[in-house]
Amino acid sequence: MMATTRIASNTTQAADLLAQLSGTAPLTQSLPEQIAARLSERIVSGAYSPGQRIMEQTVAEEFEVSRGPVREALRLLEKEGLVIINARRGAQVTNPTISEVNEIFDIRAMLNGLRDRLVAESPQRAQLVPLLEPEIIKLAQTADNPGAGDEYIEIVLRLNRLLTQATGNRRLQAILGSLAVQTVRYTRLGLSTPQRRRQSAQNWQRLLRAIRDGDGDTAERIARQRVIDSRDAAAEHLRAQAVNTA
Amino acid sequence: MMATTRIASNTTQAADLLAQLSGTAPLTQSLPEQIAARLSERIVSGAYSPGQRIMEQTVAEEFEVSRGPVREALRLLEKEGLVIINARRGAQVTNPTISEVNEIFDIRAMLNGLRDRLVAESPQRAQLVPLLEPEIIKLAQTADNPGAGDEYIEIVLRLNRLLTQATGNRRLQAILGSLAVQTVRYTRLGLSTPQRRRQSAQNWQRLLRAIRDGDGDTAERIARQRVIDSRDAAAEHLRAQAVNTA
DNA sequence: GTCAAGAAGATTGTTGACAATAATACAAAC
DNA sequence: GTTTGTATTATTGTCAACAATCTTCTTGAC
Repeated sequence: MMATTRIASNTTQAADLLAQLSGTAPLTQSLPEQIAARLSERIVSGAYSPGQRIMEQTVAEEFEVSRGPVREALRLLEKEGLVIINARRGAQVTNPTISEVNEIFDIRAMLNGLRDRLVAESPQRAQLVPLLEPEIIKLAQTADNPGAGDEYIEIVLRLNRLLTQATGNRRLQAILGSLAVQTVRYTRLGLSTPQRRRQSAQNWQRLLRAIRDGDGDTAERIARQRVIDSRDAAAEHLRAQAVNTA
Repeated sequence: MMATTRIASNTTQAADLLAQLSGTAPLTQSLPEQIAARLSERIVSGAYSPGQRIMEQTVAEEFEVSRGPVREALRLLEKEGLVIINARRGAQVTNPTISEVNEIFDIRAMLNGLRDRLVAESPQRAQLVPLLEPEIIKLAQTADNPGAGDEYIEIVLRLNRLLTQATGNRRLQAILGSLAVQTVRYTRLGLSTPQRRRQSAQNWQRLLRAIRDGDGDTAERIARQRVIDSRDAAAEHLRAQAVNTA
């Protein structure tokens, strides 16, 4: 199914979701980082299913490297919350319960609140508005299009990246990036219906106004609500799925 | 100065600040974790100064292990934010600017807010109050004692650990633990005067009331204020220090 | 048929050596 | 005296082999 994939030399083409979401795209990636990016892609896309074990030797052979860099890559993925590593039992893809997913969304809600407050209260917010506005308009246009789920998600990710970078708070960037990676598949679920997308687009429009007005309180409130809406929508879909498969 | 320190076999005695703050004390620590704990201690205590390089070979020789576990230990410390690792340039102790410290405090403020709201709104909060109350009373008694700074800090750390564990939110535990490690030295600065300790103790008393009443909004507000107070006090001390040394 | 004990196999943890790269010291030119 | 280029050294990155541990399969007893 998967082509044998030599990583070593030039790998600029590998779509690096992890770095993309984190907002930090270094010019040259180390070997462990490249391996982590490839594995991350497979986990987020579902090619590796939740609970599945990832064996060092297997990965090492596939990428034609030794186990050392693979080990480090797995630790990076653990940091991102994509795998858990048990002593002497190796790594396996995380399989969070609904309640754990909710917990992650709770943290995202708070930190998105902080982020959007910081942006709204920043002196440079005026420069950011022209960047956000066209995207948010596009968002509203895309919301009603039934098949445009992926495009909608793309725009949302771009908006989040813009806002996160605008704070200049590196640590916040890192944490939010990590949490985004862990929840992206659920966010996708939550935005699958036009109705939910319209609700989401409206939230973004209100956020834009709050930022333009420099209203930090409102920006924080909307940001929190936005994530909580997303959380509830995802939870509903997960419940529906569970009923279907049962 | 430092005695040669074999880690290998039995090392339960090593005071493990990192695990202590994280609230997670595993029964058996892996070799990299033990090394990380020892190094963490030195960084937090100031034995390793900010900006100082930590070389793998040196550490490996001191602990009589190979470089592999040391490498992993350094990655763990990077995750905790205690060192930064540059490609092919190794690890050095982080040397955050005042503004970066402030950023970390901002994140802590938000997540402490979430934590204390969750506790206040939890059905099991009644069981927690009897655990918190005696500590908070002790806090008020210790506040005025001019020389009891360390004891005061100890109680605050214990209280934070109790609250963090009470949420049951593992991810929140991990993030807050990591942030606590990074800010503990500044928290210590901020609580060095009896006046500030009285202010702090009063905040804790109000938080206890909010938790007992199940008032999540108030609990969140107080928690945020508490961290922000701490942040401002630390910043003031850092400014004063900078003036003195200049 | 079920469970327990033990052996065989698979997998992670650790080590020491080698390769690649960055930091440093020194020398020569301006 | 300063700067630039070069050679040396120091340090990290990677590898393959070995040790320790866990999993699984088989065998035997009840």
